Amino acid sequence: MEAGRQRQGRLWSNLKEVCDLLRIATISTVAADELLFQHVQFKTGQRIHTIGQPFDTLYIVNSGFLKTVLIDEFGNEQVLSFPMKGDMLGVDGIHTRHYSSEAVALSDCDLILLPFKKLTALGRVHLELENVMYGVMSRELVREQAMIGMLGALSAEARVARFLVALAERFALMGYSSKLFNLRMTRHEIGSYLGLTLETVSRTLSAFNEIGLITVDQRTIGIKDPDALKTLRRLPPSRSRAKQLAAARLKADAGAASPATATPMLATM
Amino acid sequence: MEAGRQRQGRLWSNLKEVCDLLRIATISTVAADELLFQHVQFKTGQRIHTIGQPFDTLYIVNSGFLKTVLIDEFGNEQVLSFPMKGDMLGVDGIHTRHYSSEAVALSDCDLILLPFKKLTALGRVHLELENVMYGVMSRELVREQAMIGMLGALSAEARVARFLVALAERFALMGYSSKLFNLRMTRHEIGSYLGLTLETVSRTLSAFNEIGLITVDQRTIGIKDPDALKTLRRLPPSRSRAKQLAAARLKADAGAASPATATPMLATM
DNA sequence: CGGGTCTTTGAACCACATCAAGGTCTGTGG
DNA sequence: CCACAGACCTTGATGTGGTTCAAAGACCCG
Repeated sequence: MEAGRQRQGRLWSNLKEVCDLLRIATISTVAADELLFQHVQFKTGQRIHTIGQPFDTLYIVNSGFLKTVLIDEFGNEQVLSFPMKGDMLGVDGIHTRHYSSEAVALSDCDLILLPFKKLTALGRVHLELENVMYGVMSRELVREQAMIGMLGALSAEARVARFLVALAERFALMGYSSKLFNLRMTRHEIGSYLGLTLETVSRTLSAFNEIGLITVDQRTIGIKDPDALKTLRRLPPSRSRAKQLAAARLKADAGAASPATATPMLATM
Repeated sequence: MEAGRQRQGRLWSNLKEVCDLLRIATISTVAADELLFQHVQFKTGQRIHTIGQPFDTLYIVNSGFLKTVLIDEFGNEQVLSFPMKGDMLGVDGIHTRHYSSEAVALSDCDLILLPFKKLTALGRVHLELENVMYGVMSRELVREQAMIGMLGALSAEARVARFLVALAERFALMGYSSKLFNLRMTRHEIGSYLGLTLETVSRTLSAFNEIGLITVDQRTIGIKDPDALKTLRRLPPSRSRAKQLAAARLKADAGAASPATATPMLATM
């Protein structure tokens, strides 16, 4: 079931397996096993990397659950993500060459090591690697943008609802049940992730339970009405600003830029 | 002053100029002007790209101010960022090959086009380009992480304070005054960006003004006490969880993973 | 079993949103 | 040049969603 082969008593994966794991299209057929990536195991509670630590490797989650956190000046954790199978870790370290977040295993984990030096060196030989990296980083960026939108605009209930839906979809992707699963994180961690307190998370779950949207038994969640959860929205839909928006657009697009050769896509919507 | 040269009545920039603009180290000395990137101008209010539009080019801001937004099902805008000189636009489109956000010019702008196809093709010739891209994308990711941390953990005052400080620092980087500058965005846009209402933004600015931290006159902001702004925090620093944190760490690191050849950095902090 | 961590639920509070009204600036056309 | 419209900003009054504080039940692991 698990990708990889034994060598020196360790698991290793080839490029194809890595790309499959990342759910990113592999364009080419690289001669399979001449380049292999090492696996490493971490136990629950262990830290994969810490803030400020010199960056030199990226990680891909092969199995297990983790959290990444920021830590403020008082030692308070801010959860940024809950990486699981197929997610990449450590990308935030590329820019400054120091990790800017901390990654902690929430369960026993199997990670694939991608030494960054090796990876860039490989770029010269296997050009499609470049696109794989762009794709993964872009995906992560989009995810974070959605997160910002959620934190900036949604009510507590909507956040919890979407969190559950997103989790369910991830579990489905991994081949697990999307109707019944166990949370690997505490209410406190969920709250931190969603910008809420643990009490609010707990109360919201209880409320969903009472309405019949889900069942809750400690960390076991049953999804009863995924559609209702998906469409749960912020309380006041904010009276329509559509009219003035449309007007502003027409006005703005009236005068137009006209580039020389290739006219850039000035969307008229 | 502005980078670039005329050709066909248009501005073009070479790779070195692009890297300088991005504030990313250029490793190598590429024969300068054999590869050039075209500039395009946009007027205030114009959209550079819209959500869902097919992705094919990245943009670098050479001058001017913009906003990027997400738009929800009711047409409400959620501001994601305020790109300015040296920032890259459109990275969110790489993953799905469709832009996932909308970019709008808040002032007249001069942007440099980076057709993505051309860029990846270039990667084969100019390998350092790869690292430039990784660096820029990683930087953007870190910025968004900080944003998530801010939205998840800080009070309204702290958010506004940090917003002003960040703006001041950006202006300083661009060679403008960091003590006195004009906001290019409305209170509504700031509020959306910070997850607040325009009224709260307005009130908070007024409050800072009264305390003497800043001066406010419509969109003209004077920074009086940058240090106070920088250290303004959320109201209850949340009673120290440092003790249990430390304990948990010791416990977690007790058992350790031991990879085969290269031992991965298991930080003991 | 017993201590620690996690979770639930209640009651009170308050930071921020909402609703509302008036003021300011800008561009436009008479 | 002035008047007017529309967008933006400020400030006050009021309401409430979510936090804070508190206490007790459930689970886990040695």
